[in-house]
Amino acid sequence: MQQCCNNNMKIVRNTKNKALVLELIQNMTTAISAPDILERTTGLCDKVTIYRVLDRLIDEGLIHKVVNPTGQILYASCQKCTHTNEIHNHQHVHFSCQKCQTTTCLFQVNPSIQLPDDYLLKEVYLNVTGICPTCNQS
Amino acid sequence: MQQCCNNNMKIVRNTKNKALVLELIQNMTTAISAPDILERTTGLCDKVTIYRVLDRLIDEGLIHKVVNPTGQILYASCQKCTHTNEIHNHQHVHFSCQKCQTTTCLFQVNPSIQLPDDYLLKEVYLNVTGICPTCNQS
DNA sequence: TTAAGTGCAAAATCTTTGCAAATGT
DNA sequence: ACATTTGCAAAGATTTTGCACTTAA
Repeated sequence: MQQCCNNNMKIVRNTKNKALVLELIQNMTTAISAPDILERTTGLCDKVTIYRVLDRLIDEGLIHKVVNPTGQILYASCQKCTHTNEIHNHQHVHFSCQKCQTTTCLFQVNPSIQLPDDYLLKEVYLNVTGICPTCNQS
Repeated sequence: MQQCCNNNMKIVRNTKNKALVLELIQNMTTAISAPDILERTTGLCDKVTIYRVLDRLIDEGLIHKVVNPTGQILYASCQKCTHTNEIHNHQHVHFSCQKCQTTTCLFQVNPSIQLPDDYLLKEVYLNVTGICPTCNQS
């Protein structure tokens, strides 16, 4: 279980629950919500622990948050996120399929945004809805 | 109180509460959350009514939902949204200021997104964070 | 007149907090 | 050893539902 960053001063510990949640997220092809993680780990791990583990995994740069167009908070693995000198880049496009209701990270799309001069741009969150390739062909 | 669309078969009624909430939203320069609307109308209108009024106002095309990068759901007026033959366009950029914590609609920015061929694109939700002009100059 | 809107109570859903016990290094 | 993590109970925050009463057209 390697990590790319630890923004706190805390010692990083690798526990059973952390491994459980991380493995689940890494094996997903789509982003997953906390309640869904809860459901898939029933009996193995407490609800509260899942929320705390998610926070730690984010802090350690192993996963990232995705907000879908309905405001739901999902979590996705950082396997393909670019890491450049301590800066973790999650600025890729998230695609939400209107048919199968899944949200996935699209790493190949990289839009450029031009704001008016008086705005200072920090981060871009781009979520696109539509029909995913799987649902599109059927 | 004019409307641009009514997707239900229901008769549209103009009530005190609807006018109250709509006026509040239209007088805002930034998007506002349901709990904030609640707070600003204390004693005038029940909590439940606000949620129901918001749904109706969306359905009638007078306001639209904005999801900010933290997943909070906000509401903004549709005054400047483009209406083209029954299609209501909310596809503008939303800007969230990291300093004053407000979210505003930026109608002048219009990015073009190119997805891989096998994706069918429906809607683009673009939220940018940074520092707004007001906070930037002080 | 009567469909639509409202208020209240209650429930549902999701997330956070506090604290004592357990665990990782 | 001791800081970190965990589970439980409880609370907090936001949103939804059911139902009887009220109101707009």
